Amino acid sequence: MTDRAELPMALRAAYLAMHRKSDAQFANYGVTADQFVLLATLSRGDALTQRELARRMSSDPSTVRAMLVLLEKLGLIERDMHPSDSRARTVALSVAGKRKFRELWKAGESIRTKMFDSIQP
Amino acid sequence: MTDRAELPMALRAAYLAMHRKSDAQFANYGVTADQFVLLATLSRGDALTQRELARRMSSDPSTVRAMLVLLEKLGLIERDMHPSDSRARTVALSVAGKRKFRELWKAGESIRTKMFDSIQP
DNA sequence: AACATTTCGTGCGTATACACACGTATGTTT
DNA sequence: AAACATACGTGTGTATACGCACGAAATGTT
Repeated sequence: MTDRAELPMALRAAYLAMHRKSDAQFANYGVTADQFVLLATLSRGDALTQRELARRMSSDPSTVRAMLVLLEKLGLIERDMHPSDSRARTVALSVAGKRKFRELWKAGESIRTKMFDSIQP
Repeated sequence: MTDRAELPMALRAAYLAMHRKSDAQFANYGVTADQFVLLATLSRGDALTQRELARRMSSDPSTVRAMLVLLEKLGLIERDMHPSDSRARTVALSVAGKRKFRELWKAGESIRTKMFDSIQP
């Protein structure tokens, strides 16, 4: 039986290692690991509000906003007015963003496979 | 069978949730979750070099340095010259740091217990 | 011993993570 | 309808996370 104190440290070690590996891999394509997460989240549901996007990413609205500003400059996402709520803005992948995401998805395949296989019996 | 793509997102969600909870808890004691990790690592091995400390924390030497500067201001750690390697510096908990860590350890007990129990059969 | 390689800490730039406060807009209660 | 609470995005400040480059020192090679 492992000590209870090891679980938090193991979770931390696992996440940081995955993040570093992913960041290095995606850097070859001009985006960060977290930007990949954002793009991946958008690719599954169109026209999300920033808040809903943040929620699905397990992230924070402030953080997501900063990321959206960068991704908008890169032309990968688009922000429009919400049809019924004038406080909110909707976010969606641009055409270039969809194309980029398909590329990124392939680039991340090896990492996902290795992670997944490493916990298979 | 869950999709391979869910594992990375689950790891991310788990880590960020833990980090947020820990940060909120430790904020009551004037430190961050990551500072707690650093102090905990120091409490298990004295006189570590900054690099070795970073390695054991699954962190980065640059990051650890910034944290050490802050923790030194708080009087929780001390940095001295390495006895044989004049490039390196050794880091250790101060007396106040040891006392603070005992307090923090208790404060984190509930989070560790909940996490641990949540994965028990 | 002279030189090359590696290692340690530092400094810098960029990207997250998140709390908090603010203004504006929605919704809710009276 | 008016007052109130709540929700959305924004802006700010602080703390990581990490790559990269630098000078200084240790180690390895010839």
